[in-house]
Amino acid sequence: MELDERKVIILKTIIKNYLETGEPVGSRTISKFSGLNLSSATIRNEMSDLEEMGYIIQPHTSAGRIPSDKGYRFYVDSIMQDSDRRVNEATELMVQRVDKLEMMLKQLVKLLAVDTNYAALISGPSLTENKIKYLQLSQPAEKKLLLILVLEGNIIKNEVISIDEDLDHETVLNLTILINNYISGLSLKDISPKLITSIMVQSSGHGETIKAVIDSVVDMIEADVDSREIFTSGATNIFKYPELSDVDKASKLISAFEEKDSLKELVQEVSDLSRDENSSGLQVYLGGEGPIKNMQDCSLVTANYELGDGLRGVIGVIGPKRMDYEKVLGTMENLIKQLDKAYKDDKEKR
Amino acid sequence: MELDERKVIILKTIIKNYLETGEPVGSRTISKFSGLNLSSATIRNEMSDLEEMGYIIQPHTSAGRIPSDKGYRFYVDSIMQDSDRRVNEATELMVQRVDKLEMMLKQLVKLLAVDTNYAALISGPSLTENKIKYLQLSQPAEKKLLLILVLEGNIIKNEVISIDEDLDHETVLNLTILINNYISGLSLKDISPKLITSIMVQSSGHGETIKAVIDSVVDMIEADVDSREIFTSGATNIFKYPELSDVDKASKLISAFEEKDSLKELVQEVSDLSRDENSSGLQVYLGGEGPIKNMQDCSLVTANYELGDGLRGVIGVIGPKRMDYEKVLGTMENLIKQLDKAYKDDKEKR
DNA sequence: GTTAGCAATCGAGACGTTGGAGTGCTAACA
DNA sequence: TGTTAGCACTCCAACGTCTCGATTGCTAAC
Repeated sequence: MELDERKVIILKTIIKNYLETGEPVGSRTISKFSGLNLSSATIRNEMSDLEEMGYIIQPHTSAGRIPSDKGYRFYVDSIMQDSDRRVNEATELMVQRVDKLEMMLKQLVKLLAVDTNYAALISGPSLTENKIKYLQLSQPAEKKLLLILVLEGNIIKNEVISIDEDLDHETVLNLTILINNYISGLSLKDISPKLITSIMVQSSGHGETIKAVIDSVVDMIEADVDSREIFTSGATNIFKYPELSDVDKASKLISAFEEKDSLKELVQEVSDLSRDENSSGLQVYLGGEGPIKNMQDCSLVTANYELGDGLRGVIGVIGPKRMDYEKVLGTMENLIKQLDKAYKDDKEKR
Repeated sequence: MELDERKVIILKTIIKNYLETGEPVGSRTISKFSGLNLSSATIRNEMSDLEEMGYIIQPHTSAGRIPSDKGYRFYVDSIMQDSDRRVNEATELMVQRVDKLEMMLKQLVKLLAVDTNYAALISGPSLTENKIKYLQLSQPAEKKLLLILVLEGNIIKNEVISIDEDLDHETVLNLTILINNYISGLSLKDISPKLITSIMVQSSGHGETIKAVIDSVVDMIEADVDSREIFTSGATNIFKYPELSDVDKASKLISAFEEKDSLKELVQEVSDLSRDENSSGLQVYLGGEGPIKNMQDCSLVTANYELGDGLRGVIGVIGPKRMDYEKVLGTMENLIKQLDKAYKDDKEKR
């Protein structure tokens, strides 16, 4: 059997209606709202076909139809192709650069949650490809060394490490200069064991300390890959959707949002998947697919953001499978665009 | 009427039983479990008295009794006086110093949540009374200044600020030395406008920059007072208790745990209240009282922790009003003691 | 002061009934 | 051949009724 134009209209009407109401849709409803001038009986025949083809499901004999996963997928793909996604002008997002990155991410994710009424998450940018600007050392206590690492984009990381020797002020300064001579301008992949050895050679006896410092630098950058900070907002929005409000599902979802570990995996998986993807980077994962295989009734919409300077991260919305994909996709696209713009403007201004 | 010994036993038995089961307790249950050899009829008479005195309540005519707020308060106060609170040796808490403060706090709060089966929170230590070790300045970009503030206890804060002039490397160094000469060893309250002026005078033309830097230092320390970081764990534990699991209450509580703003207020209020309190600092707030006036069915147990070096913060557990106070109080006391010990040992070792 | 016994009360859960929404099928119609 | 009206059938959700068990307060006896 073939999915002709009329069937497509009916299918889309069913899904749209279901997304709005959350209730199974009957033939009379379609007959009234599809715009096709057909009686409910005719619609029934078509629906029967659509069911046979696997796009819709009947929860029980005397109920209307709801979309199957295949139906959802069809719907989502079809709106992803509509490039004229209505960009929500009304909710003009107030994206403005905030100096503190953390603040900015928190603000963004809150915005997204409030705007969509779903749960939102954002990952801190990945630093692996980011270049080191410089490193500063100082000694806050005996046998301790404080490392301040400044990366491109003015990302700052710090860590206190323990070392085996006591250094005087001047030695610390010299070591700082030595190390910076080698590593500033490099990114993670440029720091090879060979490089480390050649710095150590020049360290006039402080080899162990140098090694500890560089290892720690690598750690700080690397740690950010698998422990990238994740900010969330609006987890309690899921209570607005009855199909997720039962204790079991809600509890799972919310603890995922509290203990961010599983979200980290999710972000990791998403950024792996979307590495070589379409331009906008927008992706929709339906419950059970890929990164959210253990959240049967949820969907995840993700996008990649970029804050000038090559700082890239992932932003996402989790909601019920019957979420308003059009709105979410529109909002996210808008957000990404405005972020991009804000950072471009900023760059030109500088 | 007077609260004689027998009434006390009966009251405590009622409350203990209710804490365990969450169901109203009837006279027969008490007759069996109180250890007093009395028939249910006698108990009924006593219960009638206790109700008249306001310690217990009857939800409806044909149900057992549940504790009133007055009853809870009596019970909690009485176990707070029992100094022989069973210290839960079995769950020997694995408190060990972790270098990174943040990690350590996260670990602690998780421990507490898992151990008690309630929702737990911990505030980062307050820095207002903490002394400044030193300040480091550097220039990550034109007209930007990176401030690294190292406080007693090796707490590190950083911030990038914008300034109006371009400085060369040497000037930055000189300013750093100048500022440190004045402020290292001081705590927040020692930084007066007068002090700032006298530094500015010596700054040979960089007065504005100095002012911006010091303001920012004050900000960094102060920001920590009202935006002290708060870590939480086990928010979803509340789903284990039916009286909090309805959508409304759960949603309120969980969003408080997600958007930490209201928790910050709570911590603030608790540390104000407990400033001049008994030694252990353990406090129990029943739903509706003080800091949790808008959480009718919850209770909050708090304590003050100290990590050597005068870093003080608040740790707390939120659960249903019918929480196992004995266990929670025991666990928290134990935790505080072990923290104390771990840091003392560490200090001696140094 | 304590206890046994009894009627009264009330909520939780089981059960049955009803009504509405929806379907599939058939037969008639264009 | 595609569309439509009509009808019997199905099923869930909502509602009301009923019963059962837990518990109480009261009274009278110990």
